[in-house]
Amino acid sequence: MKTRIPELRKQHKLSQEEMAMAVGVTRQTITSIECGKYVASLPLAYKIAKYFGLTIEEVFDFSEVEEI
Amino acid sequence: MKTRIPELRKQHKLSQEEMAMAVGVTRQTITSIECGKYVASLPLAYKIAKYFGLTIEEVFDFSEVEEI
DNA sequence: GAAAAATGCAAAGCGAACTTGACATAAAAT
DNA sequence: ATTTTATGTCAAGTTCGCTTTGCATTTTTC
Repeated sequence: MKTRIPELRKQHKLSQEEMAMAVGVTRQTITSIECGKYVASLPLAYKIAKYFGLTIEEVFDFSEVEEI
Repeated sequence: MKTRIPELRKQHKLSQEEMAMAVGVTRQTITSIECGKYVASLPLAYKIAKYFGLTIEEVFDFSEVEEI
């Protein structure tokens, strides 16, 4: 799943490690999410969005989630 | 995690099974999420919110997610 | 150009999300 | 009252989110 995380991190001049600590996961988790290796859990998605003062929908790209 | 799913289902007069099929999971998944047995994945949370024309934040209660 | 910081990637392990199938009870309909 | 529909729950299995550790490569800084 695509996300705006790399873009938002760069805007805020944050490394993956700083951000990972801020939201309570390891750096590898952030790397894996940024590289599309897997999709964040709902609570983590919330923490990341909140960290940037955005909504989940503003950070994560759901355009490829099967439409109902 | 608390959700407004039971309330929204009742407003729309939907059974767990109808809703489960609509969002592409089994009835047990909806039951388990409603009963707090586990937390929906991010894509499923999105599908459920979209199904009711709401945002994820409007359907799921993040008040107990550890604040940053 | 060398040192330091940041990122990518791999493997093994644990617990969580979801499935299938099946049973029990509760609520609604006729 | 009996049938049907809706909900809760249990167990076993698969896949996925996340961790830990560790190494390789890229980017930054001095």
